Amino acid sequence: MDAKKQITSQDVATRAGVSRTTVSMVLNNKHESNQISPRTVQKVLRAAEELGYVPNAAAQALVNKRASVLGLILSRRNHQISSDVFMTQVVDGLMQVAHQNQMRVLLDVLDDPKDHNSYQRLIHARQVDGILFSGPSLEDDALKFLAEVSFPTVLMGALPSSPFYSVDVDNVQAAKMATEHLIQLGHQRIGCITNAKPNFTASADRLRGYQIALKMHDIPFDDCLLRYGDFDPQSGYRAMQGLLSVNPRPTAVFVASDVVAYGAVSALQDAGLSVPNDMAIIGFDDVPLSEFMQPRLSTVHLPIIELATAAGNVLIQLINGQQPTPKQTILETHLVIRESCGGDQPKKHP
Amino acid sequence: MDAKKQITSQDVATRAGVSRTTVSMVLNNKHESNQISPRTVQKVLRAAEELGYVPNAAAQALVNKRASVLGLILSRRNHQISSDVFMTQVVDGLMQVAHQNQMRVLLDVLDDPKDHNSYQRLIHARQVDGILFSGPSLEDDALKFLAEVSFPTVLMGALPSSPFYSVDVDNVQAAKMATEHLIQLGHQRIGCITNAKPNFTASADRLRGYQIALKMHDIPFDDCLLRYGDFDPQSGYRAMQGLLSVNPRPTAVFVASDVVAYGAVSALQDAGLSVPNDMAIIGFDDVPLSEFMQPRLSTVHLPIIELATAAGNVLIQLINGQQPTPKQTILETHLVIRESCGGDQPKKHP
DNA sequence: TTATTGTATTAACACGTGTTAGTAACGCGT
DNA sequence: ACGCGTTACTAACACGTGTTAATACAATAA
Repeated sequence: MDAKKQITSQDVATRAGVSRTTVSMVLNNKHESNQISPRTVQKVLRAAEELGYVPNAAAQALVNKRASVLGLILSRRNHQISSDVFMTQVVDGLMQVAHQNQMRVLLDVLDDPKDHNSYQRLIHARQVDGILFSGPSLEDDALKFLAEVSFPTVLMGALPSSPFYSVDVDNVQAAKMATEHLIQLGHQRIGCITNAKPNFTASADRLRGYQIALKMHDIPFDDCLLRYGDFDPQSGYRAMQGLLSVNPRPTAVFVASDVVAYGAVSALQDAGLSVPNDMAIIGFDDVPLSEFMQPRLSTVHLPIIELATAAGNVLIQLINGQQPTPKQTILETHLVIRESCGGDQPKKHP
Repeated sequence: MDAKKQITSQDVATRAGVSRTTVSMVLNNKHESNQISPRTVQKVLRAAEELGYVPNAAAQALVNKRASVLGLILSRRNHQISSDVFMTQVVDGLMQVAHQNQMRVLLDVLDDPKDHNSYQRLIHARQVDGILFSGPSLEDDALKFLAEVSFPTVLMGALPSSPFYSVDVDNVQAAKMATEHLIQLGHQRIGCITNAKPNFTASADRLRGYQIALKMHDIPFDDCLLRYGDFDPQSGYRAMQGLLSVNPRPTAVFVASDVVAYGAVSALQDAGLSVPNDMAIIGFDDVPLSEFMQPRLSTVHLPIIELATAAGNVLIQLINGQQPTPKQTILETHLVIRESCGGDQPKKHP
């Protein structure tokens, strides 16, 4: 079970005919300040190579006070982690940064946002050098603890007036942009289905962007045309059913989440209505599969991978004791116009 | 940056007025064989609680020769990790097992299947106690190395005649089941789009299941009706375009991957054809979002979460030195009948 | 009083690595 | 012969934990 015997730096030393100290010097590139002959350096490197020596991670972590591991913490809601459409991209982006910096990524999932115990242990046990939080919600208690210990931490998705470094998009501006696209297509009666309950910051911001767009074009905000989604397609399905019952019904709906929009579109088609002919739909997030929805979903592109790499880089800087200048990093979004809003039809597929 | 000073077991000892040895005994529940009074036990536990003591992971790993970390290795193909539809469920399942066993999960992504260096380091550095491989392809070289060191390893998705523990479904049987469903609906000219190139085991197996079903119902296998997908919707789009050009065209297609099926359906709708009226489509995998495709995709349900928990449990056993009885674990699949094949229409949404 | 048992102690080693201080051998120039 | 720089050594400590052996002190039993 236990593989072979562990190969230690001592083994390398004896094979190369030098001391363990010399091996350590060579392998950590400290042989510039100290004096070690090129011949010895080669001897050591060859011996290490031949033995397939890899330094023991635990021993290194212990003495260096650094685990070389980034913690990626995903806060799930209601055991829905399986349908998390962002995880893959977040992992992709963070992994790139980690690899560049010779770090590993340790993944944890928060079943209960109130349960700090899990990552509190992670930190106190020195198992990770820094933490990247990703997820829609963070409890205040968790923040308090992290702020106290001033542990390198970066948030994906900003929290209003929090002391943390964060990386996010401008949700207000992006939602305004999406809504304006509908207005420019001639729609005057425009509904809104949010991505989540209003207590989520991103949800509130997107709703505000929608309202601002209406006001700027002198369209009164109608409370009847607002429904709250809850992350999953089911909630979008129900929300759209609700919107279909108001009279007169909207001619277009801004759905602040692609996944919720999937459900909304389902409801429309079950009701015998066509998208975009009977109703225009614009989404938000640009989930990878949205391009292959029927109809292809027009949406706001969220640069998740770039957010993750940006967050990762900030985290690395924090771990290295630097203090990146801006505490908040805001990345750009842009519209992706496909079919679900009608108007100028885009090109077909490859 | 470095948070507060690290709290050691010595701190707990002095606070409780006992020795470090006693603290270690109490905290590791070794105080049953040895004799420690209940009063002292309480003193130690309280002191640890008050100080918020958490043992240093590196130190424990070093002395216990056990990192308490599971390695989850995803082999990506062509930088497509972002559209990996299984990752979330695998993470979900494995995380459950990890939590139950007080273990962490370290994630790594293999850019290049030929690059063993990454997880070879992981193993030799003793950074993980076992490895769970998930992904469509594994190179032979990687296998050889792992077999040599006999490191606790479990594969999700079997490899023919490999010496490893693995967890998988019966792809042949499942594909046969899907194809038979089309046959039972009266189709006689049934195409097939595979999930991947034929050198992938799962791809070959699913194709074989399709062929067996045909033969069992005396339908000749027609080479023209076979196309190879390549994991993504784009490949399904092109494959379906190809199938539409054969004459007479098939009335139904078995697409051995939901994601590829998304593209195939797109191609049909772009060609002005309706699913299932003009062509029936059955998929494979039952990706979470397939339920909200238009039309809702009938497919073969793959119990990914269960596969992951099963694999995790086998891995835990291996790490603990046990040798689970069957080397291969096969889980059941079942058909999920929705709309894309026509026939008896299923119920609508909640 | 003397032996026994229960309780907790100190001292020590091990795990594998990084790092520092003190030292010894060597070749070279004076 | 002496000093000096180069090169590499040994010895030692530190990191924080688990574990074992030897020991000390009390209370109890013979």
